[in-house]
Amino acid sequence: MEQVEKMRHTLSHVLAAAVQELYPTTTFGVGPAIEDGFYYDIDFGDTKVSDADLKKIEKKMRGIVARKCEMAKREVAREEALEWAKQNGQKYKVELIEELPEEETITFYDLKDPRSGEVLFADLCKGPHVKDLGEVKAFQLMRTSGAYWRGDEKREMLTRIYGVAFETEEELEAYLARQEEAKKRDHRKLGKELDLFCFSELVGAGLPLFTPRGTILREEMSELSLGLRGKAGFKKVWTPHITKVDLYKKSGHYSKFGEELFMVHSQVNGEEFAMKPMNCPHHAQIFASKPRTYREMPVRYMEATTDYRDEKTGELGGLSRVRSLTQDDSHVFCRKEQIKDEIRQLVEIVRKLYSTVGMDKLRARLSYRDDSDKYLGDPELWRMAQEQIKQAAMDNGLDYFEQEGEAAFYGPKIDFMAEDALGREHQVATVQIDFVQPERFGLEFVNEKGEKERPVMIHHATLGSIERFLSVFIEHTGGWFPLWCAPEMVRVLTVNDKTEEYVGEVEEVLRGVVLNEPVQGNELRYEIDRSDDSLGKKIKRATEMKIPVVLIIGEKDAAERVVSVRTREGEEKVKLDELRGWLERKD
RNA sequence: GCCGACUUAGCUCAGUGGUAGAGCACGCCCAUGGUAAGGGCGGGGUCAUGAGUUCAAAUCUCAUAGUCGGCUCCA
Repeated sequence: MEQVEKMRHTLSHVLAAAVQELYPTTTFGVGPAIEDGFYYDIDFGDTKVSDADLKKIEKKMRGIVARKCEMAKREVAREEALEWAKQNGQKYKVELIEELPEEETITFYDLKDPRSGEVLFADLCKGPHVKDLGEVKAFQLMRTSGAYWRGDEKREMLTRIYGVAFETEEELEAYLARQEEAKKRDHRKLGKELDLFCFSELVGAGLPLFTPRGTILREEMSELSLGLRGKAGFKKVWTPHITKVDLYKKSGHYSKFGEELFMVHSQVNGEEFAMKPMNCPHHAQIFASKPRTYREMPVRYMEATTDYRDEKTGELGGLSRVRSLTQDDSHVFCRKEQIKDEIRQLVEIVRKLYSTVGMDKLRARLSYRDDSDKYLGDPELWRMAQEQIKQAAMDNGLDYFEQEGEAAFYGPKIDFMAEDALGREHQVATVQIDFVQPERFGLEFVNEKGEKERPVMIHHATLGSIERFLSVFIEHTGGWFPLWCAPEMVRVLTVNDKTEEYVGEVEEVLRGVVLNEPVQGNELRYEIDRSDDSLGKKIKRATEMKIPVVLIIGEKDAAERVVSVRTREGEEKVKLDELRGWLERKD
């Protein structure tokens, strides 16, 4: 274990020691080191502990660190350990000790003051730790939160105290600066500032409303995704937003996700409908609508459509997790032998899209099943599908890692994780192999021998959910969108009202601009700010709105037949005759 | 859903039991102004909603809704 991890782990003991001193009646859960820091889960009983209390806990911790306490390891017999835990009312520790395998040596770590010999905190722990607190460097408590004991929502809710720790003050400062930067780029903040989307209490939590600007952004993304898939042979389909629940009973979704369905009740005949939470069963019904031959395989459908999921309220947040989510969803119905080529094609689409939006760093998570019973279908088919996914990952040179227990209930997945400008990874696109739904819906086609054959379904979403994608994209760009998808690509600022005729000529040029990449036939979206505010103020406003190209027109420009072009890179004069070409080349 | 915090003008936020504030934005007027805020005047709030305590509530209590940080979940 690395030194910094040991230090973080030791700090969780220091945290516990401080808490024990300040709140003597607490019960302790577990306190591990995590990325960037540490936490301890603590049961404070009826005492409420919140972020406001962190200061005094941290102060106490610093006091303990200053005493240069040592971390003394000792082996303890099982009975003795149990006795200690029971006597101290540490029920969580009792549970942990009881679950330790018989053969395991039980160790404790004592946080001990070397001068007085006083033990500040003794804890069941297998270590390792730093030798003494002289090795503890930069740390800070960050926040409190609730956390279920053992991650089980049916068990007690403990209070988790999070801290961060680094080997140098500089690293800690850098970490805090990164947090600040992330806060500035928060898509919820930018969504408001750039006038992209909003929420209304009257509409409801997790139901975003998109403004004209935000709608442009959504649709550019959707068009990009549809365009790429269209070129790859996907046909656009349309499906209704409500359906009889029978569809999901048959597909297998109902038993797993029934609770999260929004129900719609017919007042005419009492029939129960559900808002659709996903689209695969619908697409399967289109495939099943007529006899199919091997000659038309693979059949590829795509749709950008909104699904509705009744997520638990506490899980909602900005655009990252909503109750109305739009998927750029597609389904391939193909033969087993075609899986390989289809996946290759989908991987290309994913790569193309993410390089277009400036997120080239992609990792693939191969999401397999585990041995729990939450999966449907023949385990042998699962094994085959997982093998194919791994083969596809290798064949396509994906930077991949494997993870059990992450599969969908109907099949394994390749989940793509994109890295953003701050180095954070976000799950975005997905490719999933499904033998279950074709079986459950009895899908088939006639093969060369005139026999019925069962197709395989490949689920794919390139953006994933457009809302979640936008949350990632907004934070990745910090709101500085590339020209092609910027809601307002160009803003013209007038210096005064004496150049109206020339502004008209400039506008004529802007109207003629056609941007061809990456979305076909895009017209230039521009606004003209003729308000009688000062030029400085207009520039400030345009900059705050993160307009990629700002054209400034005053009497000097008119006289020279140029425009002053201001972008993030700097400012230049462009001749009116060359403006169209300049804009069409700009990305 | 669970734990904790929060909700005051369009936005960002002051305001700890005694008649609701600032900056920006908005409107009007003046200024025709050249690279991130020109000047003046003005309008705007059932202090999230509902109930309670109190002579008196933005302020204290409870409930509801919403937001945020986590936990759990994520087809």
